[in-house]
Amino acid sequence: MLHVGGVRTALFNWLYARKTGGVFVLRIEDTDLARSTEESVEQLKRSLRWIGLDWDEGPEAVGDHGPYRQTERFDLYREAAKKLLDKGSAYHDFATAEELAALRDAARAEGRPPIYTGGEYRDMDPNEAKKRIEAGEPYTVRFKTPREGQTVVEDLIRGPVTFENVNIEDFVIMKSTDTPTYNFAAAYDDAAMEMSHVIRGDDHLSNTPRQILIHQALDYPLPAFAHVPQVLGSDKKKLSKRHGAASVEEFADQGILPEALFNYLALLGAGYAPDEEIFTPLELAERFRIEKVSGNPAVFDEKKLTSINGLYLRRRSPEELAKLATPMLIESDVVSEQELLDDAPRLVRIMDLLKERVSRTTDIPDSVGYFYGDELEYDPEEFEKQFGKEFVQENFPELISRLEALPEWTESAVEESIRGLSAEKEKGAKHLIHPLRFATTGRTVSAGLFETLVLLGRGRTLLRSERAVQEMKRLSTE
RNA sequence: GGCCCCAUCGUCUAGUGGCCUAGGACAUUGCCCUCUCACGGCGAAAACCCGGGUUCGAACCCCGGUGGGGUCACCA
Repeated sequence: MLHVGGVRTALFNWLYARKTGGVFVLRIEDTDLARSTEESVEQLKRSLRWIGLDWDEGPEAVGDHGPYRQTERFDLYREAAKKLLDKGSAYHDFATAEELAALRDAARAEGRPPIYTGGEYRDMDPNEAKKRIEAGEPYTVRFKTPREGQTVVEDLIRGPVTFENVNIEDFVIMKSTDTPTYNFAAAYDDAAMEMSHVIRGDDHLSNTPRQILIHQALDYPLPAFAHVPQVLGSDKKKLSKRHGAASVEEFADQGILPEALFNYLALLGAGYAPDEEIFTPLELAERFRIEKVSGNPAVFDEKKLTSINGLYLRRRSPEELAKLATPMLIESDVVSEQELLDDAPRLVRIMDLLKERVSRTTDIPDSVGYFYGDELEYDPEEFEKQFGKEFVQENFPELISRLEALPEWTESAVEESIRGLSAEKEKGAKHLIHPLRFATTGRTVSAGLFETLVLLGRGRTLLRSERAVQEMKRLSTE
């Protein structure tokens, strides 16, 4: 599942690559065999494509730096680890998990930070280590972190961030399974894949000095780093499922358009001048400035997303919207596929009328519903409110017969008829419009009534109105 | 708790020492448009976390506090 924080980071990478004419590389970091699955990789790619982030190099796009899956690069990491071992920049560690845990607990109990420095193994005679390995003793390979000095991350967003080396433990680079840890594989690949820029979430900031140390020990050039802040929920905690939709797929399911999510996410914390905010991806890329990205975590505002989504919905042509709506309408059972097929242009006109009124595609079935089907359910309470009035009871039947007698069924004809009658009765037109709306749509809010009636068609209008009259009569005799 | 990051309206932000009486957008709200609801238009309310410096002058620079976040794995 691709988390919004994750997409935003990917998006910043994409924007930066497009802005600078660089290459956007998708690398699958799947060194944890237990966790990554084929399905999760597919899902990730699907999400990226959905929102419009195309990668120049990576799985299915090939390139000169492959393979792009870390599980296919294990030999490379082993070789690099050996190099480090030979140089004396790394060592074999035979401490067991239990021993390490005990050390950590002891340190915590004494209030010291639990920083492992290798104990007896850090400077063990390589021959002794070799003997132990040959005897079948399990081990990990750890990096020999310098005990003094500092490592500085030159962050494009935050400036220099200094870490004291004494605060960095001798971290594992090769697990006892002879596979690399994330920090090691990432650092190695950044060099091997000639990455010029590493733009990632700021939860990685504390990993970066370790990766820099690896680069230095391997004599590799350093990429430029930029750590973008997290995306938080409304309670200022890291965004998660508790906050509603958190993955790209969930947003799609909740009626969000990919271009709207793209636009919103790009705006979130990217430091764009706020004169305008609706931009195409390429316009966004052109204006993107990595050093303007805000250093403070941004709260995800679903309301604003919805608002931007509405803007994008209104920009889509009625034809596109009709196409979008079709499967939703069929699925939610408001209309049969056959009926839609029989009169496709009608749906286009309906969408044109309704698009100002929806802000998520999931709103569509509900607001389109009354245009199809014959029967309507009236809410009894609301019905009484609309049809309990004397004026309505006296004049509604007359209104229906005038509509029935209309020579043509157009907006202006319908409007004239309604306004004409109310003028004769010296009453505001709304006293007829509201009950007629309720009778024909079953609701108190809809698009403009005249357009609505024309699209509804004379047949449905009359049928429903007459039913309302019957209800009305029953009401008055009770 | 150690280390690290961050701090302008409720939210996203503009602001880079005088243009700030702090601007925009979403949300809230008043009015207009109007057959309802939206859309649209015009308004309103709403913020520089606190305390010290530096300076003729600080939202902008420095220090401290407070607050929020991240991270402390043979996970990425």
